[in-house]
Amino acid sequence: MIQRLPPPTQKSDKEETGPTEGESWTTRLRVLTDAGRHGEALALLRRMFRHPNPPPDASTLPAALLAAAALSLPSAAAQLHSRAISSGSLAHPFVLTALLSSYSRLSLLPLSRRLFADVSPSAPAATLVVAFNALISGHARHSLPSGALALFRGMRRSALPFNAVTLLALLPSCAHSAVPPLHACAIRVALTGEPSVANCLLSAYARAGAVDLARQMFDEMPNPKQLISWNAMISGYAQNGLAPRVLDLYREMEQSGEVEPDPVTLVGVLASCAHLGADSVGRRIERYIAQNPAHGSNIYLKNALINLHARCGDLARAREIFDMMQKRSIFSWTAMIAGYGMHGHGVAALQLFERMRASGIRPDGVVMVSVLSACSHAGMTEEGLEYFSKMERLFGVVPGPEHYACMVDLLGRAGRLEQASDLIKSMPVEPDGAVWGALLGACKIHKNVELGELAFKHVVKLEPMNVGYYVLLSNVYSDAGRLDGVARIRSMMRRRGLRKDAGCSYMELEGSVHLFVADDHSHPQARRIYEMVVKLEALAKEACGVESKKDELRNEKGKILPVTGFHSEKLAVAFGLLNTEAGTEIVVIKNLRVCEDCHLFMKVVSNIANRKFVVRDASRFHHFEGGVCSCKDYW
DNA sequence: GTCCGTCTTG
Repeated sequence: MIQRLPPPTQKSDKEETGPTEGESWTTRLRVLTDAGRHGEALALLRRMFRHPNPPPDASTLPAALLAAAALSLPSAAAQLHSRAISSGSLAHPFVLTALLSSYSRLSLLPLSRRLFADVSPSAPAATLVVAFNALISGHARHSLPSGALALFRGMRRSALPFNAVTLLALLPSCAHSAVPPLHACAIRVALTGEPSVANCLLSAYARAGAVDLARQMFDEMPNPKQLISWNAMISGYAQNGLAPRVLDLYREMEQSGEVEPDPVTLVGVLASCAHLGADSVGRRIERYIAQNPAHGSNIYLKNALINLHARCGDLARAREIFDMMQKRSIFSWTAMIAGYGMHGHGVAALQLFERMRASGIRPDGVVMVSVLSACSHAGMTEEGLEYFSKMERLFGVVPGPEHYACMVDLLGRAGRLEQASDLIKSMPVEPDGAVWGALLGACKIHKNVELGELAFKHVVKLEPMNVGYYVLLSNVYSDAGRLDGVARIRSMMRRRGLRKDAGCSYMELEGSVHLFVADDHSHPQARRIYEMVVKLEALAKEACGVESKKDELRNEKGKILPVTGFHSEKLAVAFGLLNTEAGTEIVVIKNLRVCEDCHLFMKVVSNIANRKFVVRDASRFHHFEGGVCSCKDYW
């Protein structure tokens, strides 16, 4: 039934009118709570209690309790509780479960438990099931997943039939290992056909990292699939860092023509575009959003777009979106600050951070990571140290391992290796792989074998399968001419079945992506590209007399190893020069960090060819122009 | 009329 309601107002108690002719108090109350007008609902309730004619009965209490919980008013809930006792309606299933649920929403879980304990085991099964569901959800809400599961087991011991509501309450917060058994339960009682349950299972598998099982559930869903199912699968891939699969699935969704993407879809896809540096897909989505007025003001989308442009090299566009926002969340500020940091604009990052604080937003741990890493990339060591010391004192953010990793990086880059390792020793929390990894990285820059070995010893214990650290130490050794060390790392990697990640770079040209892998000839223009690299290298050598490094590196059998191969970024830059007009900026995205040799190459070539190269590597952006890089060789 | 949720950004 559709009720005609006056628009929401901030009416005072006295102004709140009673029900109109032919409308009961209870109906009016429910209309108000359904519309989310909980304040008015409670005002009405107060009038009901003052003029109890007809007296409020059991049918009034559930809606009233809902309103009390929504307004975070424990006292109101307690009053309603005593009303229920005095009127003898506590045993009424709807009153009981509404009360259970209200207490748990009000963070008064012990009261819910006590109520639950008083429920008679001989109550009708339907009542018991709903009471169990309410208490299970209360535990799940308070991140007590094992308590929720224990209740579920109790439910089954009592031979009570669980239902979709039970599973929907359990799945979102349950432990990874609990997902398959709950799935089995769902199958046994034929609940997997229920779309909400299937979507929930899909998300639970994805959260547990079992994306292939999630995908299997997705594929088994009947067509046309719900938008929510597409979104769950897309976000599942995105949360697991599987950006290419996100883009594949998004394309499939578009081609199916079943559903239109909504902001939830687009946010997941944009995050993956940002991750990959897939500028053209991202920009296409941006145009799509611009055409949909309903999406235009969505703050999630705006934040995702800021992140996209910052990570694809267009800081100006990111800033434009940021400046035009009417409302900004901490996500907006963080994306923008991190953007400046990645591009080496430390001063701009800090200015923005101060503006954020002035606007009344309290810094959190994530924005502090962006601030510290911005200082690190810009070589603003003293500023970084100052913000780190202010973190806890002024902002109430307790430094975690991720902040220590930033500081070790900051000090390490600046050559203050001893101070960096002292900082690690002083850590009140256990250092993680990133902390030791940052020290190892600093040892690579400053060629410190001894400390590098120490850092490596710790980091392999914590992340034995992370290839990057083996490569780093191997490079430390080879820079120091310690070929025994290089050989040792290589055999260690071989024993553990680890292979060096292939370096790959890509650039977009007229909307299509061109991928380059080191020493790979599969690109249609490979011949021309390799010739171009050789030509450019010769020119570069001529221009600054630089020789490619380390010709003398040999393997265990004494055979000379070709060290300076055709790295992917050189191929990408050569391709860019061959296929774009003079003056066009060439943007390259790379998976690993740029090596010194390629960095030098690109500096020199930017001068020779009079071109601007923008290269995003695994740690930051490099803007090459006129023979210099924006990182000031500090990366 | 009570229990529940699946999808969102740094």
